Amino acid sequence: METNEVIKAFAALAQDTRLRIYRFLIEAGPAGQPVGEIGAELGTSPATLSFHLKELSHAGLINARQAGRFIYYAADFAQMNAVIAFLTDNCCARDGTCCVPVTRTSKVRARTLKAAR
Amino acid sequence: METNEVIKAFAALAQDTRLRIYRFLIEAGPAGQPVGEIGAELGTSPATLSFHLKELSHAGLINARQAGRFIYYAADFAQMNAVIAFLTDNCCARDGTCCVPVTRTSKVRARTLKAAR
DNA sequence: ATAATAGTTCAACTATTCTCGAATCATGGA
DNA sequence: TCCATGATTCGAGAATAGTTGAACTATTAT
Repeated sequence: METNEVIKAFAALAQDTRLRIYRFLIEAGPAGQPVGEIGAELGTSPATLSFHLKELSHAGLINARQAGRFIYYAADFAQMNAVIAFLTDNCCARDGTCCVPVTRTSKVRARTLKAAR
Repeated sequence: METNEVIKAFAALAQDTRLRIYRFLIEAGPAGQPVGEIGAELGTSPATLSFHLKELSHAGLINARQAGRFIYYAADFAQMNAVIAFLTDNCCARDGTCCVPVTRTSKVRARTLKAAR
């Protein structure tokens, strides 16, 4: 992943309204939510909402899908994980110390096991 | 973790110079690096460097430790993982789909195994 | 004490970001 | 076709962020 892409992603998430949109869509899952629903949840004006959706979209963090009059936005989970990987890559490369804590690890494991069932 | 704290963290990472500082410190491990070394690595002016270190520090992503004339900055790995957890928490809560991909999972596993040896 | 080295703070300027009302585009129903 | 609804674009204003030179503080060496 390119540095520029990562910066765009972080910039997109470094804003209250957008972070709330993103978390809402993370919760919503791959099916996503239409713009109207997101606006109802956050209480922002349509113009502002559209602006932020474009930002998130441009950062690759969410994707749009048209369905009739509605446009559904959904989180791009692959992109989220790519951003996380960019941070943790080369972690402690010099002294070989591991910096992923137990809590995170066990969480991922629990999810993996659950998904495998 | 508070939303405001997360926003500060993302804002801190959404900037080329700071992202480079942070990745350099992630690589450097818990021992950290003195300001001069960071400056030599990045080629930024002292004032600019100081400004960005303060930002990262204020976001809780790095910590300072004085040693004689030198000030060593080191990444705060707990904070990094808290930020990541904030993103992935409640992931797909509505439909139960797992969104952590195989690549990330296996990476964490490999590290855990390595650390356990 | 004096000088040198390591970092920080300050002030000023430029550039970017956020927000909102009004206008516009696009889709579906009467 | 005409209208209502869902969403985006545009323009302008206020606020915030990034960079730099110069001055400043703190620690060590001579």
